[in-house]
This record gives sequence, structure tokens and C-alpha cells, in this order.
Amino acid sequence: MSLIETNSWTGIRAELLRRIHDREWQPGEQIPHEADLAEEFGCARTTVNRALRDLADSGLVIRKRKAGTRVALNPPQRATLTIPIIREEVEGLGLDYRHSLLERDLRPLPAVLHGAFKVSLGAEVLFLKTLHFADDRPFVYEERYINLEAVPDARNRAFETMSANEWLVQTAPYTHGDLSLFAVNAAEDVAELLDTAKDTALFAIERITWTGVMPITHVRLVYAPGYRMRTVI
Amino acid sequence: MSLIETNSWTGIRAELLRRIHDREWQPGEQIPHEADLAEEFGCARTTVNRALRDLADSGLVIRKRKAGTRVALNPPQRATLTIPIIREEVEGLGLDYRHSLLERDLRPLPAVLHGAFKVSLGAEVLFLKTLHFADDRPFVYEERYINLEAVPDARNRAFETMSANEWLVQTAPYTHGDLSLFAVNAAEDVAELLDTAKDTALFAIERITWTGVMPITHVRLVYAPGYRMRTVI
DNA sequence: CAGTGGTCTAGACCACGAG
DNA sequence: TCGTGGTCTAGACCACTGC
Repeated sequence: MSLIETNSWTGIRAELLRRIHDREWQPGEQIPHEADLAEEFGCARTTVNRALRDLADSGLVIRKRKAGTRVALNPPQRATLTIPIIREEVEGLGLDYRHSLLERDLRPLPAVLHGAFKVSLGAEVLFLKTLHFADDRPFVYEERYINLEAVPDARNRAFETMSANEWLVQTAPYTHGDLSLFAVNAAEDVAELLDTAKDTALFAIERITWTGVMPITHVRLVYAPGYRMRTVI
Repeated sequence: MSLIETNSWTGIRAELLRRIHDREWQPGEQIPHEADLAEEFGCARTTVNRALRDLADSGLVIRKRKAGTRVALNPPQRATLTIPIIREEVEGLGLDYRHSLLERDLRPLPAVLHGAFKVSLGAEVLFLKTLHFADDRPFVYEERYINLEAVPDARNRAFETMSANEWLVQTAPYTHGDLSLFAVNAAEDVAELLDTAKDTALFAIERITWTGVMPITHVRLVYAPGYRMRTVI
């Protein structure tokens, strides 16, 4: 029975974590109720609740009403990726940022996107190709479709001073989105833009965002060779 | 001045979100204090705090003592990746899981890892190569180093019935780790194992975990072609 | 049905940090 | 220095869900 110094919820979380790490509470085992823990620690139940809620958020314990709280059997690794706008990512590396708009036109939505990106039949979308630079070296190649029904103002913007990446974040907040991360072999044109050899493995992100049921934009970012997306867990 | 129905913190969060989306509160603008909002919504300050804390966690507002709460200028996209153990990932796809241990030996730690993975000088680590299958098709190729000083029991385990991936999660809980996601061209041996052509772009994850200052394991997972890691934002 | 977590309240004190 | 968010308390009611 180890006493802990503080009644802070972080202190209590630390003690609960210790018991899980030290196997005082086995995986799968039910741990005491909030009320019991509150009594043991000499604090309010709210405080224990806060600590347990945090552990549940990180996947270490599973909480269910009536069934109580159990130590997770196979705690999944949860990692939070922070994906900043590209200018901030580059500047965060201490490099100079600039971007170059390679292509901009109106066109019908490609057939492959019709499933996920529901625009009106026959509507045209704004298509943009942009190359982002860090210290004059290519950093990311971007291909983007913008739904003009969701963001009509985009029709009249050149996107030469401010990139679409940044403009949309500030102009068209989304309610939700899909994100997928994958690897792709550099096609000939992409290889040339990113100053690398054809077929080089490149890290890529695809993202669709919506406001409500209205799709806003579909974007595919292909990073220069060697890029790693990092986070701590 | 729209009234909201409930005093639930999620209801209040929804209303705050609406004001941000609808630009009633401009990006960068300071929003009312918790106390004012609590009065406006007719609820306790705690409840407003919970809603605002949630918005801050998702990056939409920036909170600072004394300075108040501001709408974020360039809300970064935060995505939570859940990385399950491979068996559960495969079974979650409705496929049969099995794995095959290709190699297992003791060796000194490779020089390139000495920076991040601090084991005693000259200590041997356990090296494992594993191929994970989904319905008899290769799914992930895994290369792993295990610090025997952190997990001595690993020395005597064959890792043939239970993969190291799964065993370590259950046996050696970590306190923190580094995760990086990247793309890699398939080397000849990896290409053969994953049943694909040399130089195919493959999605890969590298991960180091520690308990305290003691490194536990370094693992590199290379997924079969076409793999996408998805999440919602 | 009844036990457990989820949440709300009203009030209080405290720590940080901008001005 | 002092306004603001961060947290803790003691108590209460509620919602879900396993038994």
C-alpha cells in the first residue's frame, strides 16, 4: 500500500500507471471502483475519475458502466499525429518556405473520386497542382480538388501568394475528414518535380474533408524522398 | 444569441464549435471567459471548462492562463492513429492470421541504432525476423531488436506460437516511445518475402519503446504493397 | 434491478504568466 | 500584480448495462 504525495489527478494517474506496469493489477483484471480508490487516496471521486478517464483515453484501461474498469489485455498503441500546414512545417524546420502553382483549371471530377467525394452530377471542380519548397528544394508535391459548391470563393483566387493548403484551413473549416497514409512509387513527372529518380518510394497522404455532408476538398500530398512523419507515443 | 437545449458539456462544445465554424468568433480572436460563458449557458464553470478543454485538445482553440482563450489561427490537423497488434489488425479485416519466425539470434546492436537505443556497451540483443500473414498472403515483414537487459525472459522464448509483437505488448509495458512512418523501396529479400517486385514502394513503421530510460525494443514493420493506414479526423 | 461510471453543480483555492 | 484557466471537493442525479 504505497501512499502518494499529492491529490492531483496526474499524481493519481501516475500511481495507477505504476500498478499496471508493476502488474499489481493484471491485464484483464478488474480494478477497484472509483469510490474505493477515492477513499484510498483520500480525494474526491471526481479526481479519480479524471485520472481513469485519461488512462481510458490512451487505451490502457477499458471502462464500462456496471462492469467496472479493467486493465486492457492488448493495449493498442495510440499515437497522435499533428499535421500542420506545409508552410509551418517547413518553417518549423528552420527553412525558408515558398510554393509554386504548376497548374490550375476547372474540370469534371475524376471518376475514381466519385465514390468518396460526392459533388453534383456534372459539376466542375477546381484542380490544382502545387509544388512546395523548403530552402528552394522541393519538399511536397500536392494535387488537390476543391468542391466549388462548398467554397465558391475559390473560383476567383489565384492561390499564388497564399497556397490552397493554407487558404482552405483558414477559410473553410471542416467538421470531419478521412486521412490515409501510404507509400507510392514516384511516377516520371512526380520524380522530376521532386528531383529524384523514377520509382523512388515516396511517403504520401490523402485527405478528404467535409463540412457536414458537403465535401470540401480532396488532396494528395507526396513528400520528397527520405521524409518521415514522426510522433511520440 | 442562440440558446442551446442541454447543459451537457458536449452540447456546449457543439455550440462553441458552431460559433467558430460560422465565424462568429474569428480566428485569432479572444473568446469570452469561462465564467461569462457559464453564465450565458446557465451552467457551472466546470462544464464550460470541460468543453473548452476538449476543443483545446483537438487544437481548435489555444488556452493560456491570464491571456484567455483564442480561436486557433491555423488549426493543425490532429489525427489519432490506433496501431493494434498485427494479429488483431489482420483478424479485424476478417482474415486468418499466422506468422512465421524467419530468423532468431543474439548479436551486438547494429551501430546505426546506438544513438537512439542505449544498451550497455558490448551487450548482445535478441534479433528477430518475422513474417506475418493474412490468409496465407504475406502482410507485414518485421525486423526487431529486443534489449535483453530490459526483458531477460525473451532470451528463452522461441516466439513461434506467440509473436514477439504480441508477447512484448503483454509482457513489457512501455512508458513512452518514438514512432516514425515512412516509405521504403523493397530490397530484394524483402520483395521476395512480401511476394512483390524489387523496388516496390512499401509503407513502413519504425518504433522504439522504453520503460523509463531503459530501451525495450526497436522494431521496423514493412507492410505489403497497397497497405494504407487510415484514420478519421 | 441495481451497481458502476458519466456528468453536473456551486464553491474554493491555486499557478501561471501577461501586462 | 492580478486576471484567467486549472484543478479539487462533496454531493447529487442520471444512463447504461450486466446480472
